[in-house]
Amino acid sequence: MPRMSEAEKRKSHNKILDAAAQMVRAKGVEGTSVSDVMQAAGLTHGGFYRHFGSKDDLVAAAFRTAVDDVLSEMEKATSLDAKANARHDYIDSYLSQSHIDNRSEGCPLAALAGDLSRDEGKARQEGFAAVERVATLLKEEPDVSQGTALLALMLGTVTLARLAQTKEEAGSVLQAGRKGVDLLQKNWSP
Amino acid sequence: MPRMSEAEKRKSHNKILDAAAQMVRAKGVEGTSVSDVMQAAGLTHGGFYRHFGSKDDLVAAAFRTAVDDVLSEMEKATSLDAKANARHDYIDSYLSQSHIDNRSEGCPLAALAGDLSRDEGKARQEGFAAVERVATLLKEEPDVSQGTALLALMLGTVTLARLAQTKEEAGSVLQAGRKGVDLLQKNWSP
DNA sequence: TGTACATCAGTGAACGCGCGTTCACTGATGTAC
DNA sequence: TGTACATCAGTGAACGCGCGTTCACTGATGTAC
Repeated sequence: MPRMSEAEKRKSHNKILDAAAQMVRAKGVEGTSVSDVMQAAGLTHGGFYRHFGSKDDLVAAAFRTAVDDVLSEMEKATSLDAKANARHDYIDSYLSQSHIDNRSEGCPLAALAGDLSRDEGKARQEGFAAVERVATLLKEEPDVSQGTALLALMLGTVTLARLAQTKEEAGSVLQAGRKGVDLLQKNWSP
Repeated sequence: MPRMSEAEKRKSHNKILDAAAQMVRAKGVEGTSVSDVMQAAGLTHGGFYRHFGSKDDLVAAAFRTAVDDVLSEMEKATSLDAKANARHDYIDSYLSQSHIDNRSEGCPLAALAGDLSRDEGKARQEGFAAVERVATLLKEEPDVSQGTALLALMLGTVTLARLAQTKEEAGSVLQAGRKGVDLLQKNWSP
């Protein structure tokens, strides 16, 4: 059956990346095995090293893929108005019950920042690059620090809400975070 | 040489717990092996199951130990003034460079919330119990939601700062978080 | 355009390794008389 | 208080398992003439 064409290889590559981007957010870095990712991509584990040099490489690439996915909508906006709307929508969906439940499609930083901070290689670099990228999109003021604080509060809120045992508890964590976000937006002095 | 006395057993138990409480914060749940913990406690791995039923049990107990350690200072305060001072000190040390570097003695939620949120058992329960405990200590208003928002912002700030590649980057994340905390304290309306 | 050949994407068995857990064993501790 | 015995904390070898990675192999693809 092998060998596949270059176009087929690119398709496989993207399937692996997409599968990993989801799985790594759902199960964490150590909870995701190369075999599981390859199986989810419809391949067998042996072919993995035709695409990536190591699991670490995959994790870094998958993380970036996840960040791209999550930010693509917000980065489309060009006008000031469109940007403000995109920010608003992003924050709304970030602090939603469905974001708490749906890890595999959610913010990769909320899912993986803890894991990545223990990493020493590429994945951790990708992590901080994502922080700067999101903070820049989130800020209303010229200074990026408001965006950083907003992201920290939002990520912290989702992280705590995901520890809750019931929807009600998660909901009140989300509400507290939402109130904090509104405050940071209204009262930030540059 | 065996068997040890009951008093010796209790000593061993605490050594295991202390070693695990540190290691789990430094290396994460999956990065911490039963053997490593037992070795750090000055024992061999075989004796572990005389103390805990499983690694999961250890993680839950070690997390609680870590929470107790970190909150003991703050929970000593009884008067309103002492409580306000304790809160202030806690926030200061939470948003410090040394908290970023010193994972093994730092906030167990900042170190492990991501890991615990993927857990389904005792450890996750301990996690949310800790959230409520810290939020209650942190709040200035009667309503606990200010405490929750403060904790979310602080935990998020430390998490992001731990992704930074340089002290300078980490420092500006901490500064942004600090500014946000001040805002949440000044402007929270119950 | 057709032919001969090197390349390499994907397969599936195999590797060494570290993990959580179990077990037979030792001998001091705690207990029953 | 002294003696006989059951208990059990701690040891270290062993277990099965899943992991990341390697490898010989296959045969369609891409290339050189």
